Amino acid sequence: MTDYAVMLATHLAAADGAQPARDLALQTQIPEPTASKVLKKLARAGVVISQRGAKGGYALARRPEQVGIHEVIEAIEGPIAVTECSDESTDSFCEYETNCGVRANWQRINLAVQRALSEISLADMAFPGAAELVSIALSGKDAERMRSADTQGNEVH
Amino acid sequence: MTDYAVMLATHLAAADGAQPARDLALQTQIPEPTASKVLKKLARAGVVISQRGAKGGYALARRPEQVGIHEVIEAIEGPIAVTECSDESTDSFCEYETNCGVRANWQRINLAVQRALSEISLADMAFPGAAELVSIALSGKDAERMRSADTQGNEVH
DNA sequence: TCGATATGGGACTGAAACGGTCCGATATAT
DNA sequence: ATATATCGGACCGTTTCAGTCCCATATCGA
Repeated sequence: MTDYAVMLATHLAAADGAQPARDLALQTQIPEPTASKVLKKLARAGVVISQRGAKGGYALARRPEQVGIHEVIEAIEGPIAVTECSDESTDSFCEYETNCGVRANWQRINLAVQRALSEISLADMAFPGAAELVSIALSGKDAERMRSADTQGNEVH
Repeated sequence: MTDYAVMLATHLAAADGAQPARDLALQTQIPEPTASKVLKKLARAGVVISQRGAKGGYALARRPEQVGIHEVIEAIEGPIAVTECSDESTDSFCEYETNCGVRANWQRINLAVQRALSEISLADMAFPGAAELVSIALSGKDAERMRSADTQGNEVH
């Protein structure tokens, strides 16, 4: 799952050199075959590089601060964009009724999510202490409470 | 699916008063029972209010600009947060190895996504013309190209 | 050169979730 | 009070997804 990918990538970011899939699986307590599968996808997406053979393993393709979280997520789930209404053929109903601009707005939603995700790199995940980022004090646990404060203008970045 | 919810909510935002599920289904070309199902979830989540009986139907619970997209999405998919590693029991491995702060960082990811989604209201979806929002010219179709431009500081909202 | 080790790709299985359909309960209008 | 039209929840087929296993390939060390 995507969670696994983030965990593995984070551990990989904290590690020095290449790490075998087995070690990473142990560290993250992820079932070994599943971890391997996830790492393969990450490798195919270019997030990590693989070294086959003895003393092989996986290593981050770039420096941790150069790898955005969205890359990890997209490596697993494919493109983050979820356009459904835009099919060039079924947009007929969009015209006669309140010419809903869902298509362009979906794009905007996806873009907003992508931008939010791009703000966070693997370095931020692996070394949270070095975060010069968000000033929002994540005091407790409920992110629900946060939702009521989203009208304020504090920016993430 | 979530797309349906967004469409229905958007059409509802553009409509005046309460709309029967059947009419909304016709307008959006969504199978009627499915549309009804989606509307039920939206009603339970408090996004829309339901009026039973003859001449009943669904209406937006608040004004379109007061309803964030994330509410619609969460109404269908449940909480947007996806914390998996935080189980109070399995966080042992997080300590001995590079005390990974995945938990807090996942919260930050979720928060970032929520904030990004909160920036967009149903009013923005229903009346895209009134958008004083993004200056990004969504020229074509590929949101892929956009990803390379996310380092710029232009804000959504 | 040979063997040990570790990734890569694919096929297979089981389960959870999704889309979709149905009928019962309830409220409104006549 | 009755009829009508709606919401509400339970049910089912299908599909996707997480997870597992096997074999081919590539590299390092003896």
